[in-house]
Amino acid sequence: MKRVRLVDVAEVAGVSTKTVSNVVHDYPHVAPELRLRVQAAIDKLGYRPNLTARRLVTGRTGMIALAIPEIDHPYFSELSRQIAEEAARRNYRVIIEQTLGKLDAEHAVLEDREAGLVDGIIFHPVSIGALSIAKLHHDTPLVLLGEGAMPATSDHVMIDNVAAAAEAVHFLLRQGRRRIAFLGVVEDDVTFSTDKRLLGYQQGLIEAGLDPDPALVLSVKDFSPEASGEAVRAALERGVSIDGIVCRDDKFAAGALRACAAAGISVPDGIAVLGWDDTAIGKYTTPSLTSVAPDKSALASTALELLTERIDGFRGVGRHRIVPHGLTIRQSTPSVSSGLAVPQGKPAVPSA
Amino acid sequence: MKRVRLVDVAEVAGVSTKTVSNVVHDYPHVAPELRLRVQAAIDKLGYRPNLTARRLVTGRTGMIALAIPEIDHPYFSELSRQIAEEAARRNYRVIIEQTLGKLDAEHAVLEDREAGLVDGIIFHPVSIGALSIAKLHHDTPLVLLGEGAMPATSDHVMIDNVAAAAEAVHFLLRQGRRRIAFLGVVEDDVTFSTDKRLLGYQQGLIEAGLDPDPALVLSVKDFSPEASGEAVRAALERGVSIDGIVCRDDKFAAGALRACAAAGISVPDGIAVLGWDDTAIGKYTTPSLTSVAPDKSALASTALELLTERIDGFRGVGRHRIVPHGLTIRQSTPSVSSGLAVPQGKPAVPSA
DNA sequence: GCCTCAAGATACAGCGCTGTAAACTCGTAT
DNA sequence: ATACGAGTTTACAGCGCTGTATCTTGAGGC
Repeated sequence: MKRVRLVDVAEVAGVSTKTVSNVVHDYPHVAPELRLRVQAAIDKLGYRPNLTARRLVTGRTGMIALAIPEIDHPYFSELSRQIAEEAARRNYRVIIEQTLGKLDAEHAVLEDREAGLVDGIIFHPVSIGALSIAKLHHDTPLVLLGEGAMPATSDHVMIDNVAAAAEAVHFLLRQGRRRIAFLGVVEDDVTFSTDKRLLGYQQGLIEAGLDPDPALVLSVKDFSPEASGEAVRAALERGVSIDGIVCRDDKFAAGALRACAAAGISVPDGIAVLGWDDTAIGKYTTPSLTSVAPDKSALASTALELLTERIDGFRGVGRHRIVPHGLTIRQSTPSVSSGLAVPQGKPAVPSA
Repeated sequence: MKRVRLVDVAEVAGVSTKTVSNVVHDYPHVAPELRLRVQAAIDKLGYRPNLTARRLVTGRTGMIALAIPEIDHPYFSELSRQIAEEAARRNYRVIIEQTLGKLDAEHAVLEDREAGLVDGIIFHPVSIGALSIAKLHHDTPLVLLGEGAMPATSDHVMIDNVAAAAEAVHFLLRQGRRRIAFLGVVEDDVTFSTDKRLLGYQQGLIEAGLDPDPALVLSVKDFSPEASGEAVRAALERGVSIDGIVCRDDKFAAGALRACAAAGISVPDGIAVLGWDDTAIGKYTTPSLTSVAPDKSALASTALELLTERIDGFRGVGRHRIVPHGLTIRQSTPSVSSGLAVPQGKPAVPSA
C-alpha cells in the first residue's frame, strides 16, 4: 500500500495541491466550503503529511539532539525526561545521543554528524575541552549543560555549584556538625563538577570561620559507589573524625551510607550524609538521602528557551544562565525544627 | 554561512554531482585520480551530506522510534540504553517517545504520527488493547515489547514471565521458605505483567505440591514503593505469616524492604525479598536486592533484529520471541552454597 | 585500422512538499 | 459601466539528493 500524498488528496478533492497544503496548515484564507471538501478527502484517504519532504523545503526538521553521557544514569534519565517533555510542549522531537563521555563520541556530536537532521543540539559534555567545542562547532544551534568546558561563544545552562556546596555545608553546620568531609575527589577526573563543589565546600567552611582540614577531603578511585564507600571506610579506619559528609553525587552518597552501616555508625546521628543531584537513588537508600537538588525542570526549560531562540535566528554571543537549586531533605541528615533547610531564600524542592 | 551542497563540491572538483555522490557512497567504479580530487574538494569545503534530502529520495530515514511509558523509570532507561546501543551498531538513530502509559499517547504512536519520520517503531504498550493496535497500526514496521496487548499480527518480544515467576518461587522454596507472598496485585491495573507473574507464582507453588494461600497475595493501591510497603505492613499487622516475598517489580521490593525494616524483621533472615527487572534500584537498597533479570541486551537485539527484518521487506505474520531471563542474586535472599540459584539451566546474570 | 564492450562519468527526472508570485473572483466605489 | 482591491486559488519552481538511462572513453580483439 503506497502512502497517500498531497496530490492524491488534491485530485480527490478537485483542487490544487497548494490548497490542500493550506488546509493542512490551517491557513486562514480558505473558503469554508472548500476547506470542508478537502478535509473530507484527507479523512477519506487517511492522508498524513510526509515530514521528511516538508523538512527538505522548510529547512526545519523539528528535532533536537540531546547528547548526554549515559541514558541510564538516574540524573541524566531524569533530566532527559524533563527535556523531552519541554521539547514536546514546543513541538520538537528529541533524538538521544549517548556519548559515554568518550572524546570521539563528543567530537562526533559537534561535527555536524547530525547534519540537516536536527535544528539544534543540547549537549552535556564531559571530556571535550572548551577550545575543541569552539573549534568544532559549526552553525547548528547549541546549548551546553553541566559544569564542563564552556567556551564563551556557546550558550550554557547550569546551577551555581559553588553556592550550592557552600549552602550544603551551612546546612550541616547549622545542625552542629563540625567535622564535615567532602566525598570525593576522583583521581584522573577530567570534569569540573568536582572542582566547583569542592571549592564551594571549602568556601562554606571558611565563611563560617572554620579552617578546612585537608584530611577531610576524601579521594575516590573511580565513580562507583563501591569506590566511594571504600574511601569512607579507609578514612574512618585512619581515625579521621567525621560527623558529616557532603558528596559530589548521589552514587557516592549511597556508597558512604553503606560504609557507615558497615562501620556500625548511625546515619544521620553519627554522620550526616548529603548527596547531590536529587536522583531517584536517594529514595531507595537506607536511610533515604538528603540531596542537593538542581531544578531539572528549570534546567530543561531554560535550555530549550535558549536553543529555540538560536534556532529562530538569535546570533549573539554565548549566554550563561544559572538556574535555581534547592535541597531535598530526607532521612540522611537530622531533622531540625529550628533552622531553615534551605539558605538564601531558595525554596526546598519537596521530597518524593 | 550557507551549508555546502553537493553541487558546490561538484563545481570545485569540476565533476558532476552524481560523481561526488558516488565518491561519498564509496561507489567502486570511480577512477582513483578523480576520487582523490573530489575528496579534496569535500574536505576543503567541509561538505556534509544533507540527510533529509537523502531520505526524501531513498525513502529511508535511518531512524527508529522507541515508545516507552517513562524515560526515567530505571527499567526503561536501562532498556533504552541497550536499544540505543544496538541501534547505533546497525546505523540507526533512536528517537524516544514518552507515552506515560496514557491511551491517547499510545494511539498517537501508532497513528503514523511519525509519518515518514522513522523506518520503524519499537513500542512498549501499557494501556492500549490488542484490537486497537491491530486496527490503528498502518504499515510502519512495528515490534512490541512487554507483556501488554499482543495482536497476532505484530512482532513481539518478551521474557517468559510465568516461568520466571515460578523459578523465583522455586528459588525461595529451595531455601526452605514456605510462606511465600506475592506483592502485589494493583487495583485497577490494566497491565498484563502482574497477571502473568502471579500465575507463575501460583504455578510454582503448585508444582512444589503447595497450596497457594490467597492471604499471601497482597494487594497494592498504586505502583509506588510507598503503597507496596503499606501493603506489606498491613499484611504483617493482620498477622499473616510470611517468610518470603516475590515482588512484581523492584520498586515494590524496595517498599517491602522498608516495611520489613520498620517492622523490625530482618531481610533475608526473617523474610527473603525478591524483586523483578534487575534495575539499578536493587544496587542501592539495604540490603541489596535479588531480582529476576530479563536479559535486556537480548531483548534489545532481538527487537532490532525483528524490526530491521520488517524494514528490509519481511511481510510474514507476527512473530513472538521469548528471550532469556536469569536471577541476579544479592543480599535480600539468603546465600546458599547448596542449591543452584537459577533453575532450568539458565545462566544467572552477574550482579553489578 | 576498425569494431566491440566494459568501465567511468554524466544528464535528468523526481522524491513530496511549500513559498512566491501571479491569476482569478467578486462586491463595492467611482 | 468600469476600476479597484480584498479575498481566494493556483501554477510553478525548487529544497538537496539519488536512481536510471545514457553517453563517453579507451583497451583489446580481429
